[in-house]
Amino acid sequence: MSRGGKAQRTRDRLVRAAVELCAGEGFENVSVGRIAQAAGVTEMTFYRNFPTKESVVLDDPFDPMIADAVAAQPRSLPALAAVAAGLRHAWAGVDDRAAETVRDRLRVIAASHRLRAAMPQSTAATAQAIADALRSRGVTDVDAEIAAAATIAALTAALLEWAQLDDQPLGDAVERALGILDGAR
Amino acid sequence: MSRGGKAQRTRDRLVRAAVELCAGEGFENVSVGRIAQAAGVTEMTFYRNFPTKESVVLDDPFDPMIADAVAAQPRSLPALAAVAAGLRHAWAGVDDRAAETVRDRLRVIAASHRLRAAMPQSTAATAQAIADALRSRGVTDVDAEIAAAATIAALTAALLEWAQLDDQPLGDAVERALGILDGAR
DNA sequence: TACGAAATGTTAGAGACTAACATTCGCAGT
DNA sequence: ACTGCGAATGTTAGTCTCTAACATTTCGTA
Repeated sequence: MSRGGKAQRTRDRLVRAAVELCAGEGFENVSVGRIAQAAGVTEMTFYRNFPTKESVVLDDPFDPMIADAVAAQPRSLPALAAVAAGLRHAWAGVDDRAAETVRDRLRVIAASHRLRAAMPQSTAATAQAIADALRSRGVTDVDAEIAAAATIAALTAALLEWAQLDDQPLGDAVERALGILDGAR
Repeated sequence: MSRGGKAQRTRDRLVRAAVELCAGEGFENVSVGRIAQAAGVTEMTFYRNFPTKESVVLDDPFDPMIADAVAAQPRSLPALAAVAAGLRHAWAGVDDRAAETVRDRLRVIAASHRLRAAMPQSTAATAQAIADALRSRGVTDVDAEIAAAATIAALTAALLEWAQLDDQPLGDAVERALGILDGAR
C-alpha cells in the first residue's frame, strides 16, 4: 500500500519530523540538519526531496486537488461561481484525519513570519488554475489574475485563522472565505 | 536638504545600486557583496541598513502612505468603500517621476520568484492598517483579515501587471484592482 | 581643535543551499 | 539464493545569506 518505494517513505518521515520539531520549537529555531537527523537521514537527502527548508512544511498535497476541482466545473457556470463550487467540492473531499494533518501544518505556518510570507509561492499552482478557469469563461487576462489572487488570499487567510481554533469544521473556514468574496461590495 | 545625514544617502545609494544591478542581471544572480561594493560600502553596512537582501528592493516608501490614507477616511463611509477611497487618495499623490521609480522596482520584483513570494511580507503593514480600518467600522475580526488580504492581493497583482507595460497610467492599475473587488460576484 | 556620537569596517561563524563524486540499497531476472 | 543495475543516500567542499562582538573612522558641534 501507500504507493511508492523508499523515496516516498523518507519524504513522509521528513515532513513528519519537520512538522513535529517546528511545532515544538518554531520554524526558525530548527535547522535542516536537525530535521534530517530526526528522520534518520542526511542534510543532502533533505535537499534532494525538498528544494527549500520552507517547502517541507508548505508542500500541500491538496493544492493540486483544488486546481483540478476548479478546472472540472461545468462551463455553464458563471466565472466566480465556478471557482466557489470547485473550492467547496475539493475541501469537501478531505476527511477528518487528513484535516488534522492540515491543521498541524497550518499552525506551524501561522506561527512563522517567513512561512506565511512564503505561502503564495506554494499556492501559485492553484492560483494559476483558478485564473485559467476564469479566462476560459471569458474573463480578461489581467482581471483573471487579480480575481484569482484575491480568492487565494482570502482562502489562505481563512484557513490560517481556522487552524488556530479548536473543533471548528474545516468547511466553515472555506465558506467564510467564499462568503466574503461573494458579498464584497 | 533631503533630510538626514550620511546614513540616508548611503541607504539611497544601496537601493539604486540594487535596482540597477538586479534589473540587468536578475535578483538571484546579484550578491549582497556586489550591491554593497557598487554603493561604495561594505556588506556589513548593507545589513545595517536592510534586514534582508529582499528588503532593499521591496522596501516601499508608499506603503505607510497607503495605511495612513485608509485610516484617515471618514467613519461615515461603509467599510470597503473607505478602503477604496483611501487607496485612490494615496496613489493619486504619486507624481510621474516617483511612479517611474516604483515601476523600476516592480519590474525587478516581477522578474523574481523569491521577490514575488516575499511581497506579502512587505505589504503586511498596509494589510494590517486596512484590517484595522475595517474592524473599527464594525466588521468582524476574521472577516476584516480576509477582506484586507484579498484587497492587498488584488492591488499587488494589478501593480505587478502594470509594471510590465509601458505608458499606462498608474491610476488605471489601481482602478482595475478596486473595480474587481467592487464587482466580485 | 577636540570631543562624542553616528557611521562604517573587521573578523569569525552558523546556517541555507549546490555540485561532483563515492557508496549502499533494493528489486528484477536468473 | 545470486547477481547486477539503477535508485537512493552519503561525503566533501564550497558559495552565499545573515549575525555578533569589537575596532576604527568620520562628522557635526562645542
